[in-house]
Amino acid sequence: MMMESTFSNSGKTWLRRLAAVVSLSSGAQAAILSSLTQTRHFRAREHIMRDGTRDGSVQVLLRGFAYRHRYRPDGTRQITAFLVPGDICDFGFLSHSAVSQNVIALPASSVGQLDLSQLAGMVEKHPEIMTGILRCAAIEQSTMQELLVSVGGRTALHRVAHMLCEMHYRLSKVDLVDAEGSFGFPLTQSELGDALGLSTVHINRKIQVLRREGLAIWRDKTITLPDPQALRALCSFDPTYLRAGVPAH
Amino acid sequence: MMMESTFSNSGKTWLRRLAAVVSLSSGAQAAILSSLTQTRHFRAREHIMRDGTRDGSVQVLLRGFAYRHRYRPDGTRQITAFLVPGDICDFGFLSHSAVSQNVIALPASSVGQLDLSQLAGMVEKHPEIMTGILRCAAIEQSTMQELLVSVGGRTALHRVAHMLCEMHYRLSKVDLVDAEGSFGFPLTQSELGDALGLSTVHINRKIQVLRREGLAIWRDKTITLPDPQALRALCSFDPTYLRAGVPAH
DNA sequence: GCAGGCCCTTAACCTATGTGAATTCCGAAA
DNA sequence: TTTCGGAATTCACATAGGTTAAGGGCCTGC
Repeated sequence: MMMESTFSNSGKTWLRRLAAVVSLSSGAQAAILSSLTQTRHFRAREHIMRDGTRDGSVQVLLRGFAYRHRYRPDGTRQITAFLVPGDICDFGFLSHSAVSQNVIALPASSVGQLDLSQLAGMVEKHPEIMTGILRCAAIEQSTMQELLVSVGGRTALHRVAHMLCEMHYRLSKVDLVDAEGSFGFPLTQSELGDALGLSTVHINRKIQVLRREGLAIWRDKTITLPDPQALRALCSFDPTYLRAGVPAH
Repeated sequence: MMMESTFSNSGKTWLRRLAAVVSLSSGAQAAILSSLTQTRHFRAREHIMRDGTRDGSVQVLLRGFAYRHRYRPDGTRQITAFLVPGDICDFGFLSHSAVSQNVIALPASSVGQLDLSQLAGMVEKHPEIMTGILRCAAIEQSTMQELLVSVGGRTALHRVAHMLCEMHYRLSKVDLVDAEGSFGFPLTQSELGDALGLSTVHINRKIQVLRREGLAIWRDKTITLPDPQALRALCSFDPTYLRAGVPAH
């Protein structure tokens, strides 16, 4: 993990996220833009955050891709969330409690950092910022709930399709989906299985089905959805849960 | 649903919960005790909160038992959380966003209510109260994660056992487990299945196993764990996740 | 250029869990 | 007391998905 103090303009990534969930005064926008004074860089598969650590700052994923997971006593694990640029790595700072999960960078990733004292100052001047952060937390929660809904009762095919739709949706919101409907998806099939509660082999089987149907192509860490609407229809994907009741504005 | 304005002393239930996660000044304690000015009563199976509603107040379950759930497009549903006295019904108020799930009372239940403006006043005078609420939210999140861990990869027997251990633990913290290790558990086997991602029939099979092994007896809406330690050992139950990194104090 | 290792893919086989349906149990309503 | 309906239980059977194993592609280090 490397560290730098560049005054990067990557604050834009976070600003875009917050602006999407709450109205921000221009002062608040400026504060957010210049808030992530430190940036940490992680190599592929490196821990961004470790179970049991106390989280003394806000960490925002700026570039790359990451996931959270928790181990089972038998050594297997459950991935509980995927993080895309703009996402906060862990909300433990809200309650000054320890993080109870691991956060892992998937490809090389960058994480912006913000001290809690700094945050307190920003929030005092611009209370909307806290509302935005809390809304991000609510969306996170809602996303995890939907994963539970998937794992608890959708068929394997629907689980996979639903997750692809979700990633497509989330990544499109941060301009990471190109015109052909392709986006980088640096996961391994086994990792996707760890998220969806399916074995690697079975993930593969269902990916083949989607490929044969012309609904999804996964090659070279890249996924292409030739017909997103058809894929959404297949699994009844409804992105409402990703907005968590936050009105458009 | 009935309503009253009694100045009930049920604030104690909430105080106990908050005191368990954060240090409270005596002023804060007094404020909490007298905060839940309105109490609503629900009959069995009545909605406490409905999907899509905007949540204009804090709702604390004071008596009874409840659960949250979300429907699947095919009409089945996933129960995402069980609520015991002291739990906040929905944390949507934190971000002024709509609740995205249904909350249902199981047996007759009482819910204390607190306006957001009131809350704001309390928090301004006693900021620990907000910390406590946020810690409750973190514990909730952690509990849901653990459910995902169960559903995503534990065997049916372990899922059932783990949930019984969790309820035993949580209910014991609010003095709802008696000396013999019995506690009220007003669920139907089918409802437990909706939470654990298992069919009614299979829940029943595993309950039989636990009964035969002398690890759990479920009769008349009451569960008895004759040997909680043995049950915990069976499923490697570790209540750490229910404390969400909050240090004992 | 070669060896090792990870990942994807496929196949054969197995089992945990679902489904459908019948039976019993039990509490609440009449 | 009788009736009724939901819940628990049990059985027979069906299947989605897991497991194990093997081969191939590809990258990386040597």
